[in-house]
This record gives sequence, structure tokens and C-alpha cells, in this order.
Amino acid sequence: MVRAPVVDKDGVKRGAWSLEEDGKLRAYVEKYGPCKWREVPRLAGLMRCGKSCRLRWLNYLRPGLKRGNYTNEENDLIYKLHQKHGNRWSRIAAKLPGRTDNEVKNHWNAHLKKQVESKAESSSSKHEGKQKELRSHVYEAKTEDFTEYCSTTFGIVESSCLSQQTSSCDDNFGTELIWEVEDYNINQLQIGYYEDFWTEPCVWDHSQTNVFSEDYGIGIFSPQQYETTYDHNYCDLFG
DNA sequence: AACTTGACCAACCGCCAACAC
DNA sequence: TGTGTTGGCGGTTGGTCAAGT
Repeated sequence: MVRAPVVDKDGVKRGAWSLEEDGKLRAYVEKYGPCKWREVPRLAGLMRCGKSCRLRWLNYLRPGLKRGNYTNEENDLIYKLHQKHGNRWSRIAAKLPGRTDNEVKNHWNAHLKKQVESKAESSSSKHEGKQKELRSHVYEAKTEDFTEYCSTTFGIVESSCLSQQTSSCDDNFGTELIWEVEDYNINQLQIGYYEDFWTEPCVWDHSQTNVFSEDYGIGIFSPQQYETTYDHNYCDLFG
């Protein structure tokens, strides 16, 4: 599963790390701390480049790393953070204790990305027309008074009730935020339409749909109730 | 049994920003 | 201010394994 060890023309070893190398690197970092990576190979007696040592430490030897299967909670959080930050794996990994950016990135590319794409594809083909119409209304809504817009527009829909707490909001309610929230709304509506995103059932909760409430007003959304909710909200807002 | 294919993931590569001098 | 160094980040590669043919 790992690259075969080779030594390049400069005498620098590449490829899979041996147990002995891991031991030397661990001993060095425990003694001197994770710094001066350029000096690490010489001081630790390793034929590796400093960069490789750093990577090995951060992704494999560092204490507290979690290995193995991801929980549904972790998957849900990764999905949500990816929506917010895109491929900023270090930011995403920072919210997942024990997971590295490399690991999260691999997990996304190997598992989650496919799920997202397949769900997005199935939902977009079925509701493309409705989405376009909805987007056009949203655009029109931008031009209206902000307060009124906030009080009338639809609630944010979460993919799963597992993760209400993970959405955040900047203090300012400027234009950028409005866009972000609108995009968020539409994306979530798309994804949540047919089924729960990961495994959890969702329930629409009208009491939480005040979009710009102090806690960022997370609405929770039900596939069972969505058909009627969607149309109901849509008509209320734009009908 | 032999071969092919795809999934998985550790490791590498190249770029960039921050910092020191 | 310019240049070199360092650490950090995201994208990509390559080797192994398991499932399928």
C-alpha cells in the first residue's frame, strides 16, 4: 500500500518508512519538539528530507491521531464543512479531533465525494426546472430591503439533525453573508429533497426557520414532509 | 489459477505565504 | 526592499489489496 523505499542520487531516501525510521523520528520530536524540520534528518540520523519527516510526523506519528472508520457524525461534519470551506482540508481537519488534513482529503475523495455527486446528480435532473425558478426569485429578493427579506425568506435546511451546532455565522450581515446563506439554502434543499443525507432522518421544524436569528436559525428538514413544505414555503415566499 | 480493475491511502510534488536577514 | 528559507497546504501519484471475470 505504500511506495517502495528508494534512495535518490542525493542519498535521500524516499518511499515507505521503516519502524526504525519511525522510532528515530519519534525520539527526536519527543526530545526537541516538532520544529526545525530541515535539521531533523541530520540530528535524528535519518536519510530523509525535512519535509518528509514533517509529513510523517503530522500524518502518522503524532500522538492523538485517530485511525480507522469514520463515524456518521464525522461524515456529516466533513460534508458541512466542505460546503462552507471547499477543499480547505486543513480547516476541515482542524474541526475533527484526531484526523489529519491528508486523511480527511483521502476520505472525501474515496467515499464522500461520490455520495455527494450521485445524490446531486439525481436531484438536479429531477428538479432542475424548479431550482432555476427558485434561484431567479432569490436573486430578485436580494434587491429588497434586508430586514424584510430576512423575515420572509425560507429557513436554512440542514442535511441532518446530527449537526445543527456546526453552522456558524459572521457577526456582520453584509452582502457576502446573504449570498452565502442563499447558496447554502439552495444547495441543502437540493440535497435534502429525497432522503436523509447520511443516515439520520430529518424533520422540518418551522419554529427554527428564522434565518437570521441570533443563532443563525437552523431549520431542520424532512424528506417525508418536504414535498408539501417546499411548495408551501415556495408559494408563501414567491407565490 | 491467472489476470484485470478499482478502491484505498501513504507519500510525494509543487506552489505559496510568512518570516528572517 | 529584495532574496533566501521554512513550513503549510492542496493536488497527484504509485503500490497494495480485494473483488470480479
